[in-house]
Amino acid sequence: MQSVNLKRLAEELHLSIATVSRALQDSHEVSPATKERVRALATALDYQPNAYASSLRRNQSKTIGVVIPKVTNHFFALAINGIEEAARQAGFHVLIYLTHEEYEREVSIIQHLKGGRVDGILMSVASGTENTEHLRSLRIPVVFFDRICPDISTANVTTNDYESGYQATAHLIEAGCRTIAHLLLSSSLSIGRNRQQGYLDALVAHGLTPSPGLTLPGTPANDGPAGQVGRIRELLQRRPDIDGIFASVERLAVSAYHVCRELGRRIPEDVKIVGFSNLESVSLFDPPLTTITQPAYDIGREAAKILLRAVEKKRPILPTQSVVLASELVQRRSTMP
Amino acid sequence: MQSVNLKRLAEELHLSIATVSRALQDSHEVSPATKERVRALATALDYQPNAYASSLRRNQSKTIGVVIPKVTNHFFALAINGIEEAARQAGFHVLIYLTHEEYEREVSIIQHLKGGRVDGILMSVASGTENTEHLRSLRIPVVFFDRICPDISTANVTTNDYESGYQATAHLIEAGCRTIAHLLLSSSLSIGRNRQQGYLDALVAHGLTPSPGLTLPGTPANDGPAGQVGRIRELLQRRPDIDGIFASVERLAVSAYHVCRELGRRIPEDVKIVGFSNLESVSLFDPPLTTITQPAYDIGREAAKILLRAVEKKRPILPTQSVVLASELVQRRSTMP
DNA sequence: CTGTTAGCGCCTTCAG
DNA sequence: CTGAAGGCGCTAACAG
Repeated sequence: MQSVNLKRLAEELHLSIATVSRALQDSHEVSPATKERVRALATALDYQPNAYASSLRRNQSKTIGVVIPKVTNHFFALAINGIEEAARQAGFHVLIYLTHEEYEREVSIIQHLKGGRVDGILMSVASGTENTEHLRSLRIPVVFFDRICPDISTANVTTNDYESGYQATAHLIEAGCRTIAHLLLSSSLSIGRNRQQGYLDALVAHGLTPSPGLTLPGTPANDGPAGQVGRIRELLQRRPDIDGIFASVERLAVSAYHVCRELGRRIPEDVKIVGFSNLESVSLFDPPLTTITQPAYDIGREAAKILLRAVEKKRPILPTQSVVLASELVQRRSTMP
Repeated sequence: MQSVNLKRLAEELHLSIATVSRALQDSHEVSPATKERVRALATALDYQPNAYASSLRRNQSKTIGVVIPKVTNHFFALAINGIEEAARQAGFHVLIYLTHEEYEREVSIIQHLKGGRVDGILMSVASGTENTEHLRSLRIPVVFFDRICPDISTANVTTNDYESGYQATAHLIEAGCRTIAHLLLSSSLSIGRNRQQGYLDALVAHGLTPSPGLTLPGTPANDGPAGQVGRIRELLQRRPDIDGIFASVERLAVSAYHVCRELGRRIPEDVKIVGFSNLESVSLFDPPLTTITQPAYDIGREAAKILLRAVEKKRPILPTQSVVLASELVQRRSTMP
């Protein structure tokens, strides 16, 4: 090994390793003159402390793990952006893991993470996750964002899913819709359940009767876009009276939009659609949908901040630190020719 | 520390640490019976080897670093997806760093990475990067993807930028355009230069004269979307004879599309647009643009594979391993009403 | 203010 | 086949 380490610096400076180490950490028990000498040589030799040695010694890695279903989803991409920003400011590093919505991968990832590679975990659970045993035995802090895990007592950062579902549905009713479908991502996810409840309550509050047949339940694991589109088409053909659609997920909103057009139903004249969306291009696309935009960047940043605070102070996370950030309902008109 | 480590296992089994270590690595110099006993207890106690200790000892971290400008860009999101897949298959972990197109951040990130935290680096340089000194002194393998760094002799994974630029321009000329603008991301990036050259050569080959005024040079660092739109508007107003636009970047293609509509120019009747795109939703959006789609996932995966091969064999990377993957030109018709 | 010492948890010779 | 010993690079006591 010819890399520069403390030993090398110490030898060249005729100092002890300990003194060099302290000088580089700006300890107050090293003379300014020595500090200067050490720093000068360190920069001259382009010294970089070995991260693994100090992690091993200090028993903390200055690294957090981010476990999400996928990164090719603008919500998660924005969230990572916020996470990375908060981590960088705190001098932390970010390891990324994708579950692809598969329970097995999630378990295996969490298992790996128990090796002390990270000081804390930020997570959005996979849609296939029902059993939470793998998360229970974690000895490092976890913060859930967006898709939380109600079984685990920790901080969560979410959007106002219930209220958004209610708002979206009320919006459709007030726009004159009477038969409103709900396209759900997954009924096992917290966000799905909450949005569904908001949808149901809004119907009842406005004197409409919820019908189970109008809620398209979540996709079975990795059904794929084709399957989703097929099921939406089937629903719209079975219920030609549908005049409003609340889509819990962006992809479903856009799919519904295309299926409607394919079936010759005009939007928004025949069918009105409200959907969640974080895709930047929707504002460019400008489809005649009303969108609910989640503050994805802030969710990521806030979740990271909470986690980092806990990690730095080596304190467990209080469930009371949970934060709910509000989504924004934006009504769009098509500006298409 | 009450965590389970080799010492703990050794004590409970009345074996030495060395034997336990060997057993867990399936060494052929441990009796099958002992191996079984060790493995049983290891799984019973949920033993996970400390990643930092073994990294320190083995002098490799089983981690690669990914340094990219941003993650909120479908191209990079897809690339990360491919990278993560290749890394996972090889048992590697993925650290992510975002430069936000800023040179200073890129330097600081690379500096951090010299601490041995990663075994190799995958990188797409920031648009602001001109000086490559920080990359020169790296002692670990690097593979560039998409936005390469010609000064550094290593493997690169790119798309056929020159050919794409040529093809796109030729496509417009063959569709009848005579005054074709080129909206460039950055003339200091390899991809920008190559696409620009393809654009110029296609014009000349078809008997048209390139005019410097028709190429909108790259944005000054972080100009922001507003500035971009303003400069596109200014260009289109100054040159009302423009009847074709080749956009080097997706965002610019969509911006151009909207500016044209704002100025009352019909697409594709008055102005035809060809643009790079990896945004999934463009296929949903279905705008009347012709798009060039890059195999982003494959680029990421291929780059990661090359890097991992070098890292695992502890061999330097041969520049000859570079790979060029082909983009696909897809012509779209608007299906809007 | 500086040096000596003792590990963090793991792997790898070298002995038996 | 198994055990003992040393050290990866760094930090944190404890001495002087």
